[in-house]
Amino acid sequence: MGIAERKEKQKLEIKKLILDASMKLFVDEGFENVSIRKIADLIEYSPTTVYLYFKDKDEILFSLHDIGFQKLQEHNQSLATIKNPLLRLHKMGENYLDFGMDNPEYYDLMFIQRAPMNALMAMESCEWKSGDAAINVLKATLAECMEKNLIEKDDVNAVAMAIWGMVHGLVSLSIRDRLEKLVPLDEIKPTMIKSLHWIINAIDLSNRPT
Amino acid sequence: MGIAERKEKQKLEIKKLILDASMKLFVDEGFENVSIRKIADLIEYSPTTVYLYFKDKDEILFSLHDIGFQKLQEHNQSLATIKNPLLRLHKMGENYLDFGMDNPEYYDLMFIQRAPMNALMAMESCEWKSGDAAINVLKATLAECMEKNLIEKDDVNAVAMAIWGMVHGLVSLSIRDRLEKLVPLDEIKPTMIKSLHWIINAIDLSNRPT
DNA sequence: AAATATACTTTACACTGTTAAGTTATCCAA
DNA sequence: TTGGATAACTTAACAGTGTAAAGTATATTT
Repeated sequence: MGIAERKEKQKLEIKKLILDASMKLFVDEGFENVSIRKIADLIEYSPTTVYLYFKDKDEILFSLHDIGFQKLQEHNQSLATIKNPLLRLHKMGENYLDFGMDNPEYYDLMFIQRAPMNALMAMESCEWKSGDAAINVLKATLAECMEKNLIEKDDVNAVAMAIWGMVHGLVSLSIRDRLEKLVPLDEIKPTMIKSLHWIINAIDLSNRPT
Repeated sequence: MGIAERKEKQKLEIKKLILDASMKLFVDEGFENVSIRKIADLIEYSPTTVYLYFKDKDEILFSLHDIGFQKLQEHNQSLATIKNPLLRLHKMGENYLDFGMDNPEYYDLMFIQRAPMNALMAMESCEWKSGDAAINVLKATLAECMEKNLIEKDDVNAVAMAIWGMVHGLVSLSIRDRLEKLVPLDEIKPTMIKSLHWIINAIDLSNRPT
């Protein structure tokens, strides 16, 4: 079985080659300029060879989206050490903003573009595991905050959506050039941090007069 | 001058014809299926005729984006009658969610797609007037809330971004098929309303024990 | 050594946005 | 009324896209 294994490994290597080339094009030339032909050019194969490793372009973008989630998770490793769940929530929000602003291409694939979701729909199991795992971390943190009476008890789903919605809203508006038109460039990130701070402050029960 | 005027009017009529056809295609067949050729087919002109009325495809999408803002504004007319600014803020949020969920194609053009902003960048004045006007209504309402001590005084810009971010986040996640994967379809809208309710509640000072 | 399977390429199709050149119809002055 | 200019529109074409079918080597197995 050693030989079949080696072949499998080679296959994965070429897959990685394709993904790396795609991401490079994405970052260097923007989404609309990523084409199968350019990817093929970059890895020095013919365009159709790409189709021996990925069903279609959407599947490539789905793989990249998954890699994005891995990177976000790595980015969040440090959170585990924070004991106070509300503080952890705050830091999680800051991390999310950082990640999105520092990796707009990954973020786009993870949360904005349709292509990865189309690929997902074409798969046997249509579950969005990456997204589900990410949101569950947020929900768990919120539940812990409520348990410890750090924030008011409420529907965790609704609160999670509110908070995720807010940070996603900020990042996606920025990535798609909406904030740039309304806020000076150097104030965008600080204002985001301020917005997050504001909302954390608003829900922090310890902040209220007793 | 009557003749030149009539010509101008005709020109506007064909422009409207193009925009209507584009929007119809957009709604019926989805964004990726709107092509100049299909638009031309629908209005029974040759593809290149479209270019006599619009510089390029981006400019068509920009015009549609502007129409979307008009529709949002109309949708918000009713708000003027609400005296209490916090109540008005709440209703404004609900209106926003409604508008986005009921008109996903317009919403996409207004706040998600790159094309309209690219067209904007290509224009002499690069100001995003539509977006600016919309956000200013939100800011004014927040300022009024703070004046009347209905919510805590703070940086209006940051608070406005937080609230806009939240509702935009929810709508855009839904439009781009992220919520559909995590929340049962029939619970999406109610949960959004709940999220909005939650945040309004969290900032409402009258809700706090004195 | 012959047969088969693997890896890859060539060619082709049906699209896309957009430009340049060509055509027809309209209008206006002589 | 006729001739020339102008406006409105179309045809043809370019360079690109995703992708499928068929062809061609190379490597592996019998």
